[in-house]
Amino acid sequence: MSNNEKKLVEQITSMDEDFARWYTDIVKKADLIDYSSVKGCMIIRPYGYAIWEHIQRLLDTRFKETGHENIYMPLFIPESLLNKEKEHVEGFAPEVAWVTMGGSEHLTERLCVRPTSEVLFCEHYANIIRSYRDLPKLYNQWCSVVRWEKTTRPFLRSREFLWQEGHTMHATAKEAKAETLQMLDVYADFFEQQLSIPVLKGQKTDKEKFAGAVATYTVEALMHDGKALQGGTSHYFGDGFARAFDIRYLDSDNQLKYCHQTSWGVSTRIIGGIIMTHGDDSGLVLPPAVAPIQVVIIPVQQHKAGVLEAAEALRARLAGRYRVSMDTTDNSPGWKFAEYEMKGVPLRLEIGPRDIEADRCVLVRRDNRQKLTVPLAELEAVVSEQLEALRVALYEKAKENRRARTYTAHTLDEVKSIAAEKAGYIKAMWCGESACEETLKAAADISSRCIPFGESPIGDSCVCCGSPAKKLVYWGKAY
RNA sequence: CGGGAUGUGGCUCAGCUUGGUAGAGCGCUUGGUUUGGGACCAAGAUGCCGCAGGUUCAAAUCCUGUCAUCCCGACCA
Repeated sequence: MSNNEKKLVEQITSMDEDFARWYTDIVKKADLIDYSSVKGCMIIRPYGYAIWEHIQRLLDTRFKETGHENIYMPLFIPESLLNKEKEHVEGFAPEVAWVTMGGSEHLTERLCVRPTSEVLFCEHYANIIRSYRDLPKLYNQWCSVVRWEKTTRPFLRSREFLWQEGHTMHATAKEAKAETLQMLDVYADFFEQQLSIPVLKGQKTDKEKFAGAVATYTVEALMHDGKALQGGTSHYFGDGFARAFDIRYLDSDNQLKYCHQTSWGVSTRIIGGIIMTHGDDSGLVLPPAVAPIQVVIIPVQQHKAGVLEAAEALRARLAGRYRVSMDTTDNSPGWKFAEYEMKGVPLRLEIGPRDIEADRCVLVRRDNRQKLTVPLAELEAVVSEQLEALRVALYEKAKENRRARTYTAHTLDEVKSIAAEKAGYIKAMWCGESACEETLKAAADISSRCIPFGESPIGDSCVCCGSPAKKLVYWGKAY
């Protein structure tokens, strides 16, 4: 096989040629996942799981800082419990998995494998909340949930997925609403500052909101190919579940009152979001905050005297502050460069005889492949500065992609022609009626993604029916 | 759930039309030479041909079913 042929075999599909294939190539070739023998249930391999562990650690810290405690709820929900809140069960029933047997015995009541844990939390909260002194209850759970999806894709839509679900109970609606928005801000800040993914913060329409919620808020991200990804959601429930589950507390005025509730979650799907926001034709590009390896050191001509020692000295200097890895295998330097680029390692340090001679090393950034010659005396400072520069550059690049892919429409025809030709967000005014959402869906195959906070209207009549418009909506195709 | 494609050593695939002892390249192992963008030489190891039935003297190959993966729709986080 010639060199050219070999390259064709080993390279991943070009992202602009076939984004879907590029994505599946990456999740496999960067060793993030493997498939299992059950449809939609993937093996998250160590490198992929390490990314999730960093996401967990960073978010969990933020949850603790805002007063939340972790808890663990059971995997199973009895059918009668799931059925207690009507809208909720109607939303989830089509995709729940059921346990009907225990050993060889048929169960008298079948058990649902949790698709989400609202009802479990409600049952528990009803038992432990008595007085206003018991409130608020601020619980979070890290677990996996099961939704029996028909179409599956690694990270983006799997039948079992890992997530966190926060469930909180409050004395007043005002307090619960504030919690809902606080957690939305936590997500938005995490996405923007640590994952370098710009998000739109806003509200979902009734059609798109969570089953059983009064209001659903979202952080929405736009992927490289112009499709939207719901990154995280935060729901305000009012007292709907509290009424269904009889969760009441005796207030300081000696009146029995219903609690007000929230829930909020992000899942392993955001790993898919990281891949599709930052990745390129050489593979994954990871934001430093969640990269399992932040700096990889590649010794060049490592058999020559002093090279490994010099590389080890670099590693030792950085090891306390960064997640550093050194590759001393016999693979060629070129192979190693390509390998760590596939894995998205933010910074690569090369050191060989020429560098040692001159008291320097070479630093290469994953995002732009820029090579910098770094005097050894400045190592820590340059690494720190370049990691930060990369974090910011990833954010700016993603933001520019979103800017370039955000279109404005004032008529239904404009919506149709934009949707037919471009992939991205379409900003258009909306009257608030579901019928118009349905019309846009049928006419342009787009759905409402988000009613953004703090953006000015771009017109005063609904793009669809022409009635007075209440909301500016971002529309688009979504994962 | 509909439409299309695909399951053959770790990976990418050939072989199937026309049934007759399972192949290639890469990777892997061992030894040596190499090393600044996917190195080279030599010698080796690795397969119930997705799974279950059926047809046949004989099945990777033909038939039926089933499971899984990919792509495109409908549905959903």
